[in-house]
Amino acid sequence: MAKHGDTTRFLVLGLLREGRLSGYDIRRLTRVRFRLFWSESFGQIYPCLARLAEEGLVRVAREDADGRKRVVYAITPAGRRAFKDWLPRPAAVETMRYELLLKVYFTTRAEGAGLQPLLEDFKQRSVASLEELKQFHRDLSPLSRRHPNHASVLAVIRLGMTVFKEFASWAEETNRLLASPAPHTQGKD
Amino acid sequence: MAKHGDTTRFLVLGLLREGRLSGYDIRRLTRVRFRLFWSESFGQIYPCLARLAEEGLVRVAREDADGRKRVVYAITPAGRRAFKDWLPRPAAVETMRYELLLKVYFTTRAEGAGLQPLLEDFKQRSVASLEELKQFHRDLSPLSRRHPNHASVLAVIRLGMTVFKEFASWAEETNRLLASPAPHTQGKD
DNA sequence: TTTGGCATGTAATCCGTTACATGATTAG
DNA sequence: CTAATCATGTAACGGATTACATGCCAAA
Repeated sequence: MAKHGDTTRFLVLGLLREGRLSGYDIRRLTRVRFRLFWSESFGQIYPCLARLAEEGLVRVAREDADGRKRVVYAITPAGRRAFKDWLPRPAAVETMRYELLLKVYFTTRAEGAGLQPLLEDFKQRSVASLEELKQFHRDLSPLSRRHPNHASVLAVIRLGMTVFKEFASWAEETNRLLASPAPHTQGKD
Repeated sequence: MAKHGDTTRFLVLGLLREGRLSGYDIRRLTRVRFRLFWSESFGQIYPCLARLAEEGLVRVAREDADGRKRVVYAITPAGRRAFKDWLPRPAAVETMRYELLLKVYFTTRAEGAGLQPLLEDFKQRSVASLEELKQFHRDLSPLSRRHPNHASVLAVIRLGMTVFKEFASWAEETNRLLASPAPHTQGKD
């Protein structure tokens, strides 16, 4: 089966396919573009880049630009081949861990008030993510229509926007629901 | 900060709040009710139950019912208190790992055909999950309106249905998009 | 001048799945 | 009879976050 672990490698290769990047860049891009459905920490990215370099799938393209400590990587032809190989292979099983939704699930009417700050926070973060994606969408739409993956990038961004919008309005609705007074559930829980 | 690891404990306590269950039951329920946003494997559930029992938050309620090897747990008053404590605490950071979306993001027009089986599969699994949730929703709506967390359970189920519906229609759309012939991207990638 | 962001990297620890081991029951 | 499902549990491995260590640069 397709293992999760390899994905980091291909995320890195995929981003490098479009241009040279440092480990820091990769992390930053991941945060914005993939925030809904993927995350990587430095603890994965730097070792991963080192391994890819060993294997000849990437190479160091530049170091210490303008005195600033900075290591920029480029993908190699072997790296492009490996990436193309990976693309059509079956994807790893999806996972999602939204503790908030568990909490909501378990909340009784009597306990509803305690959840409201969490829902409010969730809503705000969803809206913020939505705004970020909208901005990215705007930046991207006019430019780079020639980019060979332009259409599919937009497709993914749109899905992200849809989901965050649903999250936000769900959080608001649910908050109203929990705010409404418990009908005859006084005392007992 | 709220650690992810503790969540399993509270998932277990939360389910036991509604009735006595075995480790196997807990896993099965998790699969259906939380499939969108949480998952637990046996490797977590059984050790977790053992630890909770040590700490006095649950207790073994029954063993070897009808000769079948079966250990059923019940929540203790201390367990209920611990759970109530956890509920309003800030939720752990959300994570999601959808490798397929990464793949789509990186797919160029020339590579689109290779992704179509994966998208088709994704769509089918989304529809299947949607159907499962619909069934659960139907089972739940008439019954147990007295359950103290009836409303919030339905809220979570509804969100799940919305998301899976969006996934399914997105997969279909995107498949059409990738199917449309690449305009002037012959050869090169 | 000191805070915050840029930047790279390692180590410890924890999380979580997978595979394994074992065995009973039930439906075809 | 045999395959699937019910059922409990452990061990090993690998994955991923967090914290730590280090230091530069820019702006307030």
